[in-house]
Amino acid sequence: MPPGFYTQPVLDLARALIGCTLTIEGVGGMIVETEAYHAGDPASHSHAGPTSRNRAMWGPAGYAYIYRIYGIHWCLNVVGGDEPGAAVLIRALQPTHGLDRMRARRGITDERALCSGPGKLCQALGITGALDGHTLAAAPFALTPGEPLPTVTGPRIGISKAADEPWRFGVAGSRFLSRPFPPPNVQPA
DNA sequence: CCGCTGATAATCT
DNA sequence: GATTATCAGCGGA
Repeated sequence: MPPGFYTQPVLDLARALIGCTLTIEGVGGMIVETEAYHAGDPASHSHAGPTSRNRAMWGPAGYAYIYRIYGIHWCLNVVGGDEPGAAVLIRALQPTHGLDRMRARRGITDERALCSGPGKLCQALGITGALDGHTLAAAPFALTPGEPLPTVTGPRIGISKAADEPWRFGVAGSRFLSRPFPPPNVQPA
């Protein structure tokens, strides 16, 4: 990724990650949906300061913060932003690499459902807590830039605090989102 | 298409 | 002891 990419303000980073391609051991796709979280944000895991779980959020930008949610699923974040304790949740991918591998891990064949949610994409890519705190700049991860795309914004999903903040970003009109965005709010690339 | 519900356990208070 | 950045399956329109 370009110099300074991960240390731009976290809202800019969340939007900049849209269209980039993320793979793990060659399996993955184009990022089509993200959400931003930061230390001053009541909905963020980092809001109450460093803990054993959110340790990676206070570490260097460009690393992974991975946690388990509801005791069942894994969620992947890209640590970054211009101040400590911020990260971008990767919510959905458009599958492009290793479709067969994803189908085997997910136990389904529907391409649209392989990575259309934060827990789904971690299952499809084989992401677990073993990769928490790992850099995104080296194997098994690969994160590469993409073409700028028109984006949409809206409130984040599944939270109860700061629920009105429009800190969710997505590719306009994508069929691979975890859920549709409230219309109409397309923004140019 | 939409909304509801149970599963399931780490984390934090 | 309550909460949780979720998902699959179900039933109904």
